[in-house]
Amino acid sequence: MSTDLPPASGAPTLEDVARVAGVSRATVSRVINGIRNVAPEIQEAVHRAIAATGYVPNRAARSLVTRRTGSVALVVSGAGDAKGGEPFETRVFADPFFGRVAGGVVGYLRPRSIHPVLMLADSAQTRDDVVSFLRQGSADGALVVSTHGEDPLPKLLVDAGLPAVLWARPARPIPISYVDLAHRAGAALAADHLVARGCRRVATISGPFDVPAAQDRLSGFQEAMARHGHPYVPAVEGDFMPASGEAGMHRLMKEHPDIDGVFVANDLMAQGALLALRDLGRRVPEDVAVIGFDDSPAVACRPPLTTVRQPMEDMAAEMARLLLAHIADPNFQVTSVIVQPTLVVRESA
Amino acid sequence: MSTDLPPASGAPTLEDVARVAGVSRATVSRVINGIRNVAPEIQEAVHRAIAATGYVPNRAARSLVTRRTGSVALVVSGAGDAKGGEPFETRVFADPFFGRVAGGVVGYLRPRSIHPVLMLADSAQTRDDVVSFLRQGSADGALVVSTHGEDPLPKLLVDAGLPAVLWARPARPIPISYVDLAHRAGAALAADHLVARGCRRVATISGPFDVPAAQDRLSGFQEAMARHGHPYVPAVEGDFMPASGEAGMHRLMKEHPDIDGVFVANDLMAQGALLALRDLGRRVPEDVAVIGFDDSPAVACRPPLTTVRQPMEDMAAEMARLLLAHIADPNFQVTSVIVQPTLVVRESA
DNA sequence: CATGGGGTGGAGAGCGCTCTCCGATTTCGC
DNA sequence: GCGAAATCGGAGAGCGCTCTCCACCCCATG
Repeated sequence: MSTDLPPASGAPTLEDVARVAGVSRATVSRVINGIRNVAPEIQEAVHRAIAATGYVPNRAARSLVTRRTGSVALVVSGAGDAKGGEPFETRVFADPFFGRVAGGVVGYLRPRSIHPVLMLADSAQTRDDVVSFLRQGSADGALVVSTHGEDPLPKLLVDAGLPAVLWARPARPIPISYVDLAHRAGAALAADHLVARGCRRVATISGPFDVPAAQDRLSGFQEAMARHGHPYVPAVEGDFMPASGEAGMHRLMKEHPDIDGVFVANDLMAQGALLALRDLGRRVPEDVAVIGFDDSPAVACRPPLTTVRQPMEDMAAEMARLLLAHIADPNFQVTSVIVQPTLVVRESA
Repeated sequence: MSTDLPPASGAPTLEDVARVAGVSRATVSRVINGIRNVAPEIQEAVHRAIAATGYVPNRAARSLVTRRTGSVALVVSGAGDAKGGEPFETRVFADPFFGRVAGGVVGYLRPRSIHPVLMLADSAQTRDDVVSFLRQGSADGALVVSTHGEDPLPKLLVDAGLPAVLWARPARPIPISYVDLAHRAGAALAADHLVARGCRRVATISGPFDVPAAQDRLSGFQEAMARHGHPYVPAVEGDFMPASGEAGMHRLMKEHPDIDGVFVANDLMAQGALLALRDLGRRVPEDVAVIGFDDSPAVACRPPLTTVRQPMEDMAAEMARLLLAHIADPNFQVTSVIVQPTLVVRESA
């Protein structure tokens, strides 16, 4: 075998490998894709030829016929024209939340040789870009993380019949799979803990009201406190950023100086709240107990933060799993997975 | 015109559009790609046909003939078998550093309709995967961020003749374009500021010695201090994580209780150092002045951190720009861009 | 000894697009 | 008014791969 000339020019193709191995293109394709039986000695010869030529299959050509690309879009969708001066991409990636989701997705996809393509959708134009991207066959499906509940992208995807999985339940029900946390249960965990440790005057700093998760954490907390006999819980709205937690805490303490416990809707704001309490000379947890939400490893607090743990990496991996299922089987049942949070007790409460 | 049948089945193809518009495939291709002159009324007809059919060009087919994909790999390369228990993807994405780089890259690429594909290379296997990915024609080039100076990936890329641009100068010189910061100059800025504000006993917490940038910041700082008449600067090594900054600060203060100024090699560690100083009852900046490095917006400190600003987003955008240049012109000159840092004076020094 | 069937490899038809010729039509120069 | 140049659309050859036939060989069976 291996009679003749190495690849003519440019990258070696299947044809080249076939020639070197002394077999046909089809046979080489068979051994590469492991379909049907090929005599062992021929397989051997083909493998040698592949090694000899340094052959790598061309993705575009394969993709053209299989109608699969081996990549999925990882899209962060939100409003670009927000108040802040920073461009959307800067805000998105600065958020540890995104990092954890990306990490979870990559952790699941990587062993399966699927690659995520990063996309941002913050305007009608860019949302259409995402849809086009998928319709072009540039990716097999989309993993969508929306920063706001009213995001129109999920519906566009559903209408176009494209495989997609969402992070979190959409504001209005549409037939699409998603993975979400039991936010109310998490908030209740915090309420129970605060009450159990003896807090009598409890308040909360919530996330933006237009984010369903924030609403759920707020109302879940209020309901749980009501069950404990505290029908009124002072609440201020934050934006999930540290500065808003700080400002919110100041406002709360000014209006209700006797507060002895606070549930903050995420760790970033809790960090800000801690700073505010320190400035006000309140000890944590002796004077005021603080519970955060998320359990972000990146957020270092003083004292270490008691928080409701959201297993983001696992949830992200679950999204990826669902998406691959939808891609593999177009009739795969629309599914929603709700993950249960746990309370991580450290020192702040 | 528009005589007949809409697209046969499945997604409409060029052929379908051509039929509806009453022209040939080639003509439709021409108007889509804007090559050569096509009579205005025909262009008009083609556009109507495209709208009517809902045509979207197939990426794979186009890519097969143009040998371009319109995407680039964004690879984070480092050692997977590090001490820590966390998987590589978790550590990478938790780091605000990565987020800023990704933001800068996306900000530049997005308006140009190029999409970044996220890849992690933390073992020989995964490094080969990156090379294969590019050789397959799955991406037109690579943007590589290495967490360690001795990363073998850049050389693999160069040897394979693949377009690539690095974040930071490689440990040993290889012919590849990169974007880096003038670390020594940045460290000198910190030294000058510390001396100018009257610090007499200055120390530093450096990054890991196997990261060239950390070395440069350390030696740059030491040299600048020497110029100011302080030949000896106590130094401890950290790992760029907050906990190591905290531990390092404790060690420094124990061994040299009279320290009145510290230069910390990144903001995350500076945050830890600030915590340690507070625990030790030292006021910042009155007792000890602290200067960080990076100017990470995500790192909220008390007091606000004086730091050496590294314009990561701009640097990342520059990487992307260089990469596109290399892709467009294979003979594009290997280039290194060195960006000058600035000192951002806030309250900690 | 003829017939049938399972296992194996080859031939060849596309997948949807780009792009190079080429031919047809119009316009211009002398 | 005629040939040449300029303009513009079509035909068709691939790009590199997968996959469906189909031909073939070998062995078991009646």
